Amino acid sequence: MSTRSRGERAGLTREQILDAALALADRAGLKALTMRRLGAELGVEAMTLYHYVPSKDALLDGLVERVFARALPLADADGDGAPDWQAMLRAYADALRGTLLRHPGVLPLAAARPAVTPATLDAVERGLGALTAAGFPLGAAVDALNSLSVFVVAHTAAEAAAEEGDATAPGRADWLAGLDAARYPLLTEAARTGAGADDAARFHAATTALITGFATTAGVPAHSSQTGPTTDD
Amino acid sequence: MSTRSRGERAGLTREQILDAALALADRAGLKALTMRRLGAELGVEAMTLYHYVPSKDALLDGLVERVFARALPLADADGDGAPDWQAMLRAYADALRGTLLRHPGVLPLAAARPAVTPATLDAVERGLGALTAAGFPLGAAVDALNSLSVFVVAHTAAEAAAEEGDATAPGRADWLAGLDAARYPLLTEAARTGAGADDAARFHAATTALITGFATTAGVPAHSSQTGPTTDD
DNA sequence: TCACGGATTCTTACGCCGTAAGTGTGACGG
DNA sequence: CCGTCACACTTACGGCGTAAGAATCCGTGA
Repeated sequence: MSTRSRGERAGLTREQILDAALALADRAGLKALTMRRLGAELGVEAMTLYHYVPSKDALLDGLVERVFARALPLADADGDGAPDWQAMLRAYADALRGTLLRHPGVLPLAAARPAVTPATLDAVERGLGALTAAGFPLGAAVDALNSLSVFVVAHTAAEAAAEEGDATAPGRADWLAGLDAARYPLLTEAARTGAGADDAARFHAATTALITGFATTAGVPAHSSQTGPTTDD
Repeated sequence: MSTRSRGERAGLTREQILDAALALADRAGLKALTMRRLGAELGVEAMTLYHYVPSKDALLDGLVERVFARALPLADADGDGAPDWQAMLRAYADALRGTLLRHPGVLPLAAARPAVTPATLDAVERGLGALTAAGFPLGAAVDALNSLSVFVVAHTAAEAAAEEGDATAPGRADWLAGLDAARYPLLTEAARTGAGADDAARFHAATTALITGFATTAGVPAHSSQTGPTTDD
């Protein structure tokens, strides 16, 4: 909104633009994130943004990468060795969910756009190291990491999507509780008794099931008993 | 494209419109699904569609409901009693994945729009019945069904999204295999050795892990040994 | 000192979108 | 036979992403 004469610099950065886009999407929703409006927020015309971003799609990709980049460093802040692969996966899942919830605007994007950046590659490499050290075959480790990531994003997105609107909207608890109890006895009972269920607890239970399932199907003990690193590297 | 004079009926139906929209989205992608183009495919102006659909968002919701409606009836075609809750969940997961893969156009929508229709409610009620009969607490059964649905959609969406474009695009196998092997030893090895990995096998492994995890965390035996229905109902 | 060239920004414009509002036309019940 | 109503069309508005080009500022070498 600052008054600048033509040609005067606004001092923009790709980082600033992504920050503003993230804030706008979180505040007003994805549909409100338009190039014109984003430019207006930065005191600049829409076309100016194209000097920092090749297209709007690229900008959206940048948003997803940004959110993942904020989530990943936390995932392995617990230690250096491979103390407990399950705890590592759990920490990763919790960190990713927390970051996604803080940026509900990009949640629909994250579900459809895989983010590939050096930061995510580093994190995947570390995760593979921990899982293979615990006895996972490499292929199973890749599948486990991929499945967990996908699951966390999707579960969190569903959680956030259910949050908007009042509880009487179709599909929400109060609406389900008002269904025909003769036709849907279990559904209505669940909606009534579980109305106050904690989203975090649901998420925890679901990720625990998935992580536990990894251990069982890969034939790996629940805890890696060897505390030290393996002999090579 | 048929020549009709003004006011002459085209004989449209909401069903026809949804069918055409689904076909168009699958053929040309979601971005190509516009009201004008959809109308053109049906030999009608765009505004005419608004006599059958209140808005484009409602049309998209209809597409998701349609896809889920096609997937669900298959889920319980195996029997009447509750022979094996794990087999039931597996059949549901496989049926849903198959239907979603047949309609890649709506996959991004399914990830963001929960479909609530009588058909889905019936399916959920049946699923809850099977799980509680197998020993699941009601709350755990709800979480399990919800988690599985969300996971199947997300995993399939990721699978389909990775399919488009050549294998050398960022994030794809060939691209990963070309990374710095010194920095990403496990990642590059996985990309090279697992290049021919089967998507269906990955999906099967992941859903098996999740379903197995449900059994473990809910304290339910892997197979419900009682073949007959319970005494009530 | 000053011209110059690249970086940055603005202006204009095009074709597309979803859809509000109003107009015409055919089919059908009285 | 005629109203009436469902169906289809026309027109129009505001907004979108972005291509093309003009204007301005600033660092640099002559």
